[in-house]
Amino acid sequence: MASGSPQTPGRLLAAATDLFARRGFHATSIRDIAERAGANVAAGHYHYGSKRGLYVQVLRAQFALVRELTTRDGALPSKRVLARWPRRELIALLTRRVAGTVEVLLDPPSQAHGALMLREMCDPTDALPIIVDEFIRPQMKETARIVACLAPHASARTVEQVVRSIIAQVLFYRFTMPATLLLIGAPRYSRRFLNEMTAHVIRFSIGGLAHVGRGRRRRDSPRGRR
Amino acid sequence: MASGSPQTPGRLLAAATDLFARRGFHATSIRDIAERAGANVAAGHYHYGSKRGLYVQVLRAQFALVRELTTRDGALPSKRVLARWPRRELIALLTRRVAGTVEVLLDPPSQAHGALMLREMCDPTDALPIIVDEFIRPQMKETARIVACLAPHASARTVEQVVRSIIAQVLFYRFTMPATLLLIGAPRYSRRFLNEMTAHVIRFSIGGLAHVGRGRRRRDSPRGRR
DNA sequence: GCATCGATGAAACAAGTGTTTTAATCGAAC
DNA sequence: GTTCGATTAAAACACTTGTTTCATCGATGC
Repeated sequence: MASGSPQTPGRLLAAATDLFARRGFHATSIRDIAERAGANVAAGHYHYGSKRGLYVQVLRAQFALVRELTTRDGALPSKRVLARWPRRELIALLTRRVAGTVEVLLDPPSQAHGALMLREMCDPTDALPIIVDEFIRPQMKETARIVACLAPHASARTVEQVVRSIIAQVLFYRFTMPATLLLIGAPRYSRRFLNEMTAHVIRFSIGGLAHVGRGRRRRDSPRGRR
Repeated sequence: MASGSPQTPGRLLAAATDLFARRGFHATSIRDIAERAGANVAAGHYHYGSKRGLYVQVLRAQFALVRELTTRDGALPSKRVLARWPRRELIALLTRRVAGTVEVLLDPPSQAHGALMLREMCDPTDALPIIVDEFIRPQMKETARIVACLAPHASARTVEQVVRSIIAQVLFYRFTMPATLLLIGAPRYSRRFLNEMTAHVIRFSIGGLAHVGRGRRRRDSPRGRR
């Protein structure tokens, strides 16, 4: 290895992750990345081929990291096993999943992942199909497994919609973060805000799930005026 | 007026709206805009001062248009009046609002608005505070008025959270559109998909609302195993 | 000790960027 | 018909972009 510091590729990746997440692909120049990594512009091309190649690696690394984080407490039991769990345990499991997602998406240390995800929705790249297949789809399938056990009479389509409704509520706070922070007048989400938010999402979703999973009728069931 | 066509500024704005929405601010050059508008690069600077100025005007025009669309069936009644409405009517009102938002955000003709909103969340500009104050905040306050009447015993904070949960579900389909379309294996949201989605969001939210608005207890109320 | 090869630094390259300048052109008012 | 102000077109400007080139450095193998 030449002069410089020991791991140029790693420092480049870290710098690129941060800058791509914060400013986006187009607004980030490889000179910015190189400067922040304490490396030369040519180093980027040497190790990653091109700016786009570097971006793809950043995306891959970031999603792999998150996947690892969210599956740290072991694999999800099979549907057969899960179906025997008491309702309380299923809700606790769902709560842990939601809390984990909140942590990954909204806790400052891992801000990059949410930002990159948002950017990929804004300007999809070749990496999106891979991310969907390897990360989003299994994640949703697992959540669906829990939801299906919580509402055994619901159709597969209904379960899918419920899963989307649950995930939507968490993603909302990440995707609308700039606007929501302005609305609540805070510089960032406080730990307390996130905790209360998580609790609300679970409560709201359990209620919604009970309502849509009840039957197939279209009209909302009258339940007595409040 | 010189040669060219009659309304250069309008054509520039239309071209810019389309391109900014589709490619984003950085990825769109004023030469692209000029070419698409059949105008010269200098015309943009003459009428809008700068690229950023043009972008701000695009944003303003787009949000004004949507604001006009969503308030077309008159102003929302006051909370006092709304409080006397039967539950069924309140739900119908909420449904119309959600359906209107779905139409604005996800119907092809008005795709630009959702895209620009998403981009503003990715890379907030000086226009965001204005958009939040003049568009998002009133929109949420109005929805909160309906929700508050549907759950009269809920605290203001709970109402806010419910409003966010409802809006979140609609925004989800817009913000995650590239990924969700890949997941469901469709090139675009079909009319039927959107209708079923809207119905689900309402049902799910009514259930969630009933659950969170019931009391202040933290635990979810046991309702008998299903 | 010398050649080799992976890795790096500095500079140059061609292309594209937003912006400005300058001149030409138009319609309408006098 | 001329003049004037508003609008457009073409070119140039200064700058940044991603990428490439080439010389150099450092360790490793013989």
